[in-house]
Amino acid sequence: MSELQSVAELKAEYGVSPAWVDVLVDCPGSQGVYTYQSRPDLLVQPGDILSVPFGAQQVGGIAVRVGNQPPDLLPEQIRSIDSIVSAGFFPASYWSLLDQVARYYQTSLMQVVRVALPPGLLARSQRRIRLIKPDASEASLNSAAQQILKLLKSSKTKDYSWQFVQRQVKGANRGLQDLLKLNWVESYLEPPATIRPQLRQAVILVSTQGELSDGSATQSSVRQREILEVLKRNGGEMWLTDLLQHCRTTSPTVKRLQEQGCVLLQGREVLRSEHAPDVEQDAAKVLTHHQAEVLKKIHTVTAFEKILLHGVTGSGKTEVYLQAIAPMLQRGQSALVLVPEIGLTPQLTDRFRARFGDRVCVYHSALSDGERFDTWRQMLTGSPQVVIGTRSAVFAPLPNLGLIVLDEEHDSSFKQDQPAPCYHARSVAQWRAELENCPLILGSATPSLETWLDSQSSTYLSLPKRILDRPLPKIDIVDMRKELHDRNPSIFSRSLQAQLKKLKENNQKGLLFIHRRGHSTFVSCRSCGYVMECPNCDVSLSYHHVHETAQPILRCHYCNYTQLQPQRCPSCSSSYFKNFGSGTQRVVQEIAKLFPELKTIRFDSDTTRAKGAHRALLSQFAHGDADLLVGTQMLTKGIDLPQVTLVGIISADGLLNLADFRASERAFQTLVQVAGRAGRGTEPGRVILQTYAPEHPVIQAVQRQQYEPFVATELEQRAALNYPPYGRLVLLRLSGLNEQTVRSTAELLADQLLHSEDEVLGPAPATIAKINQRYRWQILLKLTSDRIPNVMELRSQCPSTVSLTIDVDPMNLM
DNA sequence: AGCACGCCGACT
DNA sequence: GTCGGCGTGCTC
Repeated sequence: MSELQSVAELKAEYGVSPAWVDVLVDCPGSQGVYTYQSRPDLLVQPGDILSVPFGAQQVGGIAVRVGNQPPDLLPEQIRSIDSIVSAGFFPASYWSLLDQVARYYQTSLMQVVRVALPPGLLARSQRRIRLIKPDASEASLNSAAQQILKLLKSSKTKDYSWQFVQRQVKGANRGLQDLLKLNWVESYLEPPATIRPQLRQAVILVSTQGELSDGSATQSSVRQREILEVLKRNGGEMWLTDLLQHCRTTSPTVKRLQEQGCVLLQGREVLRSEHAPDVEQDAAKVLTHHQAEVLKKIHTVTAFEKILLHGVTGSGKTEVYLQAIAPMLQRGQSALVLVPEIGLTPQLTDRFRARFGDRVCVYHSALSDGERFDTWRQMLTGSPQVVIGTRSAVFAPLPNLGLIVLDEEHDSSFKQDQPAPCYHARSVAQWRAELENCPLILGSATPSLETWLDSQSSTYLSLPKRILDRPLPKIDIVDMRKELHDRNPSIFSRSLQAQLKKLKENNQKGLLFIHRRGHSTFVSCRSCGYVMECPNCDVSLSYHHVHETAQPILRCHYCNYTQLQPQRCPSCSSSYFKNFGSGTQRVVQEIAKLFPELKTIRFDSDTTRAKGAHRALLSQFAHGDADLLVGTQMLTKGIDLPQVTLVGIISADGLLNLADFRASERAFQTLVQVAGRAGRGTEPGRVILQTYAPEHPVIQAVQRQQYEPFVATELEQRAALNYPPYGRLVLLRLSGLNEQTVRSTAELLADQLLHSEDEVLGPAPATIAKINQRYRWQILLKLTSDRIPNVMELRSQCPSTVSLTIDVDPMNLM
């Protein structure tokens, strides 16, 4: 932002440090910029993160402007800055990036700032209540007060956040008033706890001869001499914890040594980073002819340029990234590598670590706050490094960025659709690359239509062959109607069964892919047809088998409502009340029945939820403990196992028939990606694709593994209907507790929009009309020009009980 | 988000 | 007539 001035400039202008600071305050309502008074002892610079008083609380904010013009406010209205939380980042180009994201996706700058910064950096104070009369009797109190008291007494710390109490106790406010009057509890504001670097005590050997402060030598004990000896053997410097463990002693002993002047205890900042398994160092691999060509071209690019790297599955894109980045680090520049989901790609991060060691850091939302904070600070240091991360890592504050890689560019998880800003990391990466003037590589075996159409204006690089000239797997289409007709009622076709039988004999491994969405795991009554539905959402509950022996549970995938599965149908009391369809669990059970000799691992969101479970399951599979991996979408990403020769797609049909204009594109991408897991080693791969619609154009295209003809026909259809990547879309999502209000608001907004030249589809209830008690309506805008209408203005017409989310370029139309 | 101010229903 | 519900608006 051009209006930002450096302190040096301001000082030159005014001769003193600036007196007033405009602060972008983190308040949920308006995007507020408020003027504060600087303090003489603080040197506030634009971009600094501040802590300021706001109403009754302390909130985080960002200094956007500093100056000496007195604001148009009464002096007594102006409050003073509390402190600088973090100073000295946000280079001008970074601000421009955040600003651009906010404008394009029609959200407030603050919301963009919140996704860009690690959580906690913009902390706010929290209202908490604490019990101060522990023996207080609950009698003679109203029910709310009784409940609060009981709640506080039950906790160890006798202390809860007010927000939590309000959720637990109805009418909590009333109860609190009484308790406060009695002086039995106190209410206090906890100031935001800024995340601090972690300190670890180091013990440094100073002298083996103890000396008291008066200069006289001391008689060191045997124990003390032992400790000093250990310290000496370890190079005179150890972590306190290690030393204590080694010598089986306690910290007072070491403290005494410090008093005697033998050692020095020193707190040192350590980085809390994910404990990466030690990986063996590896060197650059020999490239194929195609890889070498591609890399040669990439090396010539030094300024902004968008490069599409279109490489078939198993063509060695990762090796190209690695060798493109290596010289960058040599030159002192950093690189940013964006991947769809980090947990799914342990193999990719391992390969980067093997090549670049500790210059690689991983940044994603599953890190703890402390880890994220540390990684973030590590980036700001500017030392050349490689950051691998998910979509929010596109905001990684790396100075001197030399390259951005977006791998599996077609993947829809690069688009955020839940809280605003609904940004697409691919778009943001492009803006960032332009601002930093560095190349951007988009890699995929199945590029999105957006990127494909756009590739005419960018550099197109192709890896048409697998490495070592390995063939792409042969894909067999099996018509499941014919199987049924031939009296095979199994979910496995005869040819898949034949392949599974051979697996063990040949000492090979297989993957079974299940598309699980919506109806595949619901529970219904075979007698009356009653379906178990979520009481909060408009979806059926999914069936989960926790243990073989335990009673199954039913869970809502949207609001996480959970209940035990009833033994009998709640509607007609029939006992024929069973789960339906073929989830991963069902397939695993079937395999156990038909092929007891095959060991299977279930690989889905249930079994991979725990931290590191993904990596553990994969390595268990890779190291021979299992023959078959049964899973969902996750199988399509980042699995590169040479022993896998067989891929079975249980049913492709669920993918083909989704009510979304992108259904065909997604189905093609998913199927080609799953198929691509087969035959990556020396043995050729084989894919069995089961379907009830073998003549479907997507199935045909997948079988031939021809990307371009498929894309050409798909693009024609999109053009005919003016859908993306030709016409652009903006989706307005409305939701609220009252169905009528949501509906009438949607109608009101749609009416307003009819005056614009853009096509208005809807308003209509969303595909899932209710989630978590909130009714959902939506309006889809098909833009006739590149100009995005300013939908932000509509917000003012939206009652506060209805929330409105603006999704520019939506990917998920549900 | 939190807190103050302000307008309607069930009590002394 | 008042106490107290929570709906609406503001926070430099």
